[in-house]
Amino acid sequence: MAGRRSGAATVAASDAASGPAADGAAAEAAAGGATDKTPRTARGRKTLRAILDAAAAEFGARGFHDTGITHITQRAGVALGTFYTYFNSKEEVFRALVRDMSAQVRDHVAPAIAAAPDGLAAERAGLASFLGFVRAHKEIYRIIDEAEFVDPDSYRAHYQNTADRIALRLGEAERRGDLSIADTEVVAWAIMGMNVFLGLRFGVLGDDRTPDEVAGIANALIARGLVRG
Amino acid sequence: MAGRRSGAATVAASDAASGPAADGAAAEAAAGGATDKTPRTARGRKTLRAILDAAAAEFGARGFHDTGITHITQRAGVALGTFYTYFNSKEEVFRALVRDMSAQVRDHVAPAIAAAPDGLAAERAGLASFLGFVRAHKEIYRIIDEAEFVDPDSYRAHYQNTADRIALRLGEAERRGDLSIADTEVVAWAIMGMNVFLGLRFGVLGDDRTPDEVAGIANALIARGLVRG
Amino acid sequence: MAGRRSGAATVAASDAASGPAADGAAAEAAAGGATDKTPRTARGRKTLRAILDAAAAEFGARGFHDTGITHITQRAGVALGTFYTYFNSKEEVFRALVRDMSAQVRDHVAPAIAAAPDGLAAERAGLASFLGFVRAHKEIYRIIDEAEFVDPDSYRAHYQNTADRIALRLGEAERRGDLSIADTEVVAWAIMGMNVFLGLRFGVLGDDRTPDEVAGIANALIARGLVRG
Amino acid sequence: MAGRRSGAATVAASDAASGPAADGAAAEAAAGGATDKTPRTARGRKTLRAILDAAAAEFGARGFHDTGITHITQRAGVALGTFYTYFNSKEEVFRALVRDMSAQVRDHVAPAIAAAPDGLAAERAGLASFLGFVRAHKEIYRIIDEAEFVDPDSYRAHYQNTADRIALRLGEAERRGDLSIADTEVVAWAIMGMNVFLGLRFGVLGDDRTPDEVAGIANALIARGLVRG
DNA sequence: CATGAATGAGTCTTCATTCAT
DNA sequence: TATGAATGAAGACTCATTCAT
Repeated sequence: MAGRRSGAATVAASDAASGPAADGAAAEAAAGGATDKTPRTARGRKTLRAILDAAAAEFGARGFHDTGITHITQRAGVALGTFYTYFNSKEEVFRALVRDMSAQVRDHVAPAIAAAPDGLAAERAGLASFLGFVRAHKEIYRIIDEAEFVDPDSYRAHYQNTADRIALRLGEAERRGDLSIADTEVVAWAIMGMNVFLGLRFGVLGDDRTPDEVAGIANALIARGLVRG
Repeated sequence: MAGRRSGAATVAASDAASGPAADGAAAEAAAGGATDKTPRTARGRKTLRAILDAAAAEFGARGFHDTGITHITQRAGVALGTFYTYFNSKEEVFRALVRDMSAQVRDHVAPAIAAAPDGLAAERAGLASFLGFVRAHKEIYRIIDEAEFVDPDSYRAHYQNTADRIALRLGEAERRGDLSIADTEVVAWAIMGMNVFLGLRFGVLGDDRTPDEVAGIANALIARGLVRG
Repeated sequence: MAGRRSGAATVAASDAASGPAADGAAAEAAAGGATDKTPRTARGRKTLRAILDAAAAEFGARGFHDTGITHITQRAGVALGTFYTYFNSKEEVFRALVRDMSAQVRDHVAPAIAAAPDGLAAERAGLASFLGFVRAHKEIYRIIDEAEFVDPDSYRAHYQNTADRIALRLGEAERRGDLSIADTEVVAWAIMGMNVFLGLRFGVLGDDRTPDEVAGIANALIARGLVRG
Repeated sequence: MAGRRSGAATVAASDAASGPAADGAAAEAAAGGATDKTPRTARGRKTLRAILDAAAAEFGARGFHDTGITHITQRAGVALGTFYTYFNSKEEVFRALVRDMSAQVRDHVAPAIAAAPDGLAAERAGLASFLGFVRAHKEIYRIIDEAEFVDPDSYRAHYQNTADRIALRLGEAERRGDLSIADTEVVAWAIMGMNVFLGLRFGVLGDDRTPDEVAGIANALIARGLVRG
């Protein structure tokens, strides 16, 4: 699932603590290099999860640079050194987190999109679902945004992947005859930007509109535009 | 014009070195408190400008956290201590810079918008102008984005102001009968998000479309939407 | 015993390494807040003691402002950063030291005073003991004196406490009928001043009189005064 | 009068601004080396005085190390660089000040002592006068005390001179048959210590006794001692 | 004489990372 | 695995002093 970097305990591996498909992933990880930091015991998996949750909370609240390893370990209730049992560096947890959040967003939004009757409804459902998610996980916004400065690769990958998925959907909708799109990539980035900033404004900064309201208005915009008549 | 913080050498003051309208602002600033760091001599104004330019270049290239004061002063060709003759901290130059860039973007785009025949054309011209500006000043993008983590107030102010200006234009266009807008604020943020991400994708990350192409496609989107017919 | 400031490794804790009565205090300190810098291992306690001893020597020799953290850590044989494992700042060691020295002086002098047959003999024994102590620990003088500028609270507390103890003794002696005192507080400060300056002159600056000689002369002064007859 | 160090503007020279005997001193100073910083114009003398007064106030209030040259020049209302027109270093003003204050104390107390009928009365009058002076010039206390760490020579000279003067008076009183003194130097330091600490307690820290009360009690102590009968 | 911009050595402090127990 | 003491490179900031105008 989530990509891995050599020797680092991965979020996928941590999912192993709660998910059924985890055994496979864990085994896979275990088959990795000598520097593998995947936990082998139940106790280890629990600790790893605690560290990851703490890291998400701290990075979300104070940002990458103002978060110290001690902040994370103290919140997780483990000793400082324990951190390095699971991660090789501060950047590494951050990377793991960005991938995890990126996947979480996608997985949360996907079902809503899949259930939509047509291309337009899909975008609307996707945005509404996204807004709801952002409100519930404000720290995600921050972490992904900060990736631009901490781990540019993850940052670009996240937005490139998101845009690609939108473009894919638009392409299908066009082929089905639902929509007419001049340039799928340009339009995909435009829609994504719209969604992201609406998430910022109506998910993170304020909540003076319901997700459905916002999604409805935005959807009308991309459906028929602003020109009267 | 640009807001000031007590005791800090301001960009407004530095503008005085090149702009005619600045004299007023500079005088105003000079009338400030005793701990004022506004330069009182021509030599001082020149040095301040050198430091600001160097800071913009360095922050743009390496980011806030990876830029040291020495990077800035070395590039500016002054001694380390000279930095503190004009700014009280690293954060302070950054803040000054964000405000400066925010104003630069606005001032660069404004004429193009003003010259447009109608509301829709205004948005198109604005986006095209913005894309051109971003390509020429890629560091601005990074600096404003990083403000989210270094100086959240400036960051929010920048985007709020930008959205407000768009909303204002949309409102006028609607009153004139050009456009029909369901919710000016939501639409303004949507359009801004579109623009920002198109700037990121086709201004900073790649240049596989001309500003006019991108602006045309985006403009068609907000004009008529994607629905065929 | 020695007062504590939140989160700082205390001298009381370090006393735990050498004194039997200290265990209680150490346990108490250990029960403190989470940011507590009290060492939890034997190795830690040893290091803390090394730093304190080094700090006393360096501050005594070069003074607070001319002593760098590196001077202390180098003398203590630990790395620079180790200092901050036990103290939050240079001021903090200094404070700890002043309290420690204040207590040391008191504890050194107390037995001599307790063993004296009457009030007058007590002051004499106390002064003689003090002079001996000062000669053996000249740095204490300097550290306590410099506290006036580095940590005024400790400085005043030290002299106020000392004067209070003298006043207490004088009060008892008067009640017993040994002495007749016009104003206990004034007299206590007068005697303390006498002792301190005799310590400066015949303990720190020169040793051209024995402690007993000096104490004898001073005691005669406060016993019968200078008026002949 | 006040001693001079090569090339430094002296307090004696500054006195020249207001005293009649000054011309002589100024001429003397002018006859000094090439690095002489004695002001030659009336304007210069005024500036020098402003700097000295500001320095006394600042050193007294914040202490030597926490006082910057800018604090002094700002309070004096002159530019930073002007300081170095009159002094070669921060230490130098401080030294000049210590000598000045030392002389001021002496000169203030001397008349009261001279007017006393006998040795004992002289000490009493001297202490009362000293206490009054300390109350009016609390900063003096601090400056002289801090000299121990900034300029040990001045510090020792001040107290040695003071003790010497006391010893001289005691010697005379003894020769006249007023008093009987076992060891003039020891007693002189004892009395000085008393006076200094009474000045600290009842001049600087609190004023819950009048100078005369304190002087009376202290005088009774050194006159007849504490032994009843 | 006065001014204030420029200088840069010096210091404290932080914190990611290592490692012995 | 877990712990927490130890490490030291790195970096922001201060401030006495110099000097050209």
